[in-house]
Amino acid sequence: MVRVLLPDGSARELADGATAATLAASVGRRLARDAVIAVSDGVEIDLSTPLTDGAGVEIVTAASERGLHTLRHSTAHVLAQAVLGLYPGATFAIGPPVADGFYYDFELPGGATFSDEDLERIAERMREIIAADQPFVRREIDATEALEVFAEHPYKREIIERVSAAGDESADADADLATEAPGGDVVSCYANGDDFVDLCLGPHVPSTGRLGHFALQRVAGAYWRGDSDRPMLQRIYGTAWASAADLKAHLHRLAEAAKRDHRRLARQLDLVSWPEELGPGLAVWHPKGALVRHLMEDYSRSRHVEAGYEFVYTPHLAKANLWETSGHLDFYAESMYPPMELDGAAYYPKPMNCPLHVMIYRSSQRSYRDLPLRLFELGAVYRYELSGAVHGLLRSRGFTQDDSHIFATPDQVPSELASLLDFVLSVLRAFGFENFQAKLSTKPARKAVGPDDMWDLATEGLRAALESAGLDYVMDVGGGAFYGPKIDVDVTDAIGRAWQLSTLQVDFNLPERFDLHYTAADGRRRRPLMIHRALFGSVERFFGVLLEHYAGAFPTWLAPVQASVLPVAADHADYAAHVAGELRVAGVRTEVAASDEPLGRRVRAAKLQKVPYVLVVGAADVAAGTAGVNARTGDPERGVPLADVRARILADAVAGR
RNA sequence: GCCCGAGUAGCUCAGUCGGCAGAGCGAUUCAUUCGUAAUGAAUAGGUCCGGGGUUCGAUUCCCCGCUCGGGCUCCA
Repeated sequence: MVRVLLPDGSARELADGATAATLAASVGRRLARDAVIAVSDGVEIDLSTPLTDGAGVEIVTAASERGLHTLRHSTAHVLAQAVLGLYPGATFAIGPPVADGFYYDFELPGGATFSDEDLERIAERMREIIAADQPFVRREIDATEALEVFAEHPYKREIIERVSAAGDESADADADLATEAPGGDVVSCYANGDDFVDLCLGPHVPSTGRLGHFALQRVAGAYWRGDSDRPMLQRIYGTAWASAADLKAHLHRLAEAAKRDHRRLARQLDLVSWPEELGPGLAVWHPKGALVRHLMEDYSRSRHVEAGYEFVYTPHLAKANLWETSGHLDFYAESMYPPMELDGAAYYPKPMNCPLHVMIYRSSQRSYRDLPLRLFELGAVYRYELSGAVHGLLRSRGFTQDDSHIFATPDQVPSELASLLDFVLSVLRAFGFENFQAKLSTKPARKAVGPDDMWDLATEGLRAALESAGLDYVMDVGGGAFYGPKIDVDVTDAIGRAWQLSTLQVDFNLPERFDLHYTAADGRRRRPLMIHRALFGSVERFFGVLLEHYAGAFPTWLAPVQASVLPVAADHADYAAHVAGELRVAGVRTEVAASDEPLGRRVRAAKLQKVPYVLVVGAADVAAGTAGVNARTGDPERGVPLADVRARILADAVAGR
């Protein structure tokens, strides 16, 4: 007899040898049908696993995240089975579930690659495997035997060797391998069909027949173990869902997200374009885009003034000497544009503003009374991004940082960090972002300067700031800049995507390299610390993120055109001009759409341009001094007095921020 | 930089198994004067990304390059 506890607190007794599947069946037919895996005392198990007496057991269906995860993981196995069956000599690496789907990495003989036609063929074979309803059979074998089983598969052998050498700690150290093997001398495998076995931690769905609502999406190159020094594998991405309806809904969401693409919206709304003549990652700003950008920058400036920043300007170029002293030529050279040689000196376009701000600090003697000194610049920087990384406004080779450098005494750093983080979040909220996720990045393993105790001190200061702000954060071990640890703030946009925007970095390196000091209260010379802080991150990128966040419908205070006045017929043109004039005097950005086209068409055009207020004026309005108001949200209204129209738009224009 | 894919009118995209280049939207002109998401007609608009090759003939096939998209790496 086996006794298990169910999530509702009840207990259930089953015959000896009962499996999770037995349990599901005893609870109900429907659960037995929908069950994917089970969780026993917190550990995921196959349905075929015998239950342990006294365990707390939960049956998992594909309705839960955990169940879907399993479904995707199992689908990845079927993908691998199909590929290995169709392409003799192919080998496989890892194939984990990821958000909304899964991937699997392969290597084809002779460095061959997959094409889109291959994907169709592979999907076809996958459907055959699924139709055959092959059971997933788990087997645990020792590492030596596993090396024989996977004799033809070097990447699998590498995984087995790594996990058996590293023991149980490997699961933490190699998160990407965690779905493959648990560590230790015994590894688990899952076989399905006669000829397919994969190294895998499991668990899996009971049989391939449980799968089916999947789509193979694309093929991409991916470096083995994410390392650009290792071979590039062929990665196939797919998505998988519990039902055909879920799959369809997901594909629909992807299509909707594509409609928000800032590159598409920028063209449709006449904001920004990327002339091929200029080169990759280089945009031109049209009048409406430039206006929105101007409004963003103006708002940023006014907030910075309030917060005690001082504004500076620095040139786009500086001599090699500066970048040698700063360490950029040692640690950052591959991202820098090549120098221009002039008068026997090499001038580099700046990839960062910091060394130039240091020059301002160093221009005079500093006292502790001057600190913290907060310098701010909208500084254009140029970075040589890899051509494959460039992406519209979100990743470009020339961009403008809203960059500030705070020079502070070591004592001031903790409180300065805390107030900086508050300031950053407050400004982000003003632009309509509500959800934040922070990341605390520590010392990089390879390229880093400065002693460990300084890194520890600075990292703790950042951690304290996060905790005092009450912000959720994750650790990114080794993700820091070469000169110090950092906090990056991600915002979540209207459709749930995360964007990295703000960054807060402690720097003990530049003050050292440039030999900065200040006179302390006791008259001694001390070394200040620097804090690097970008809020938008990049003005261009922030604009792109805002554009996608709002799907082009900027809040009224940022909308390039806030009101469009539409005379019903030519007779009302003078009145329309009068209304527009009144609004403009009041500070509302207003256009008039003349009556050559039918009214409905002009309304549609204004709506497509996401104008917040469409104002329709006809004979009744001329007589009464009113306008029809068709706001972006809500139903059209008639006969609103002009003074009310103006007041409403003005109120809306300040409400958002 | 690496892997896969794409580049045809201002935009979105058809098309040509190698033989005079197509649509819708947009633009322009004319007519229409209309009360809330597409009025009608006409006209203009193309180095089919660039360069080379194969061919009687290349937008189409081949090679090289450029740009863009999706990934990897990197990152604001």
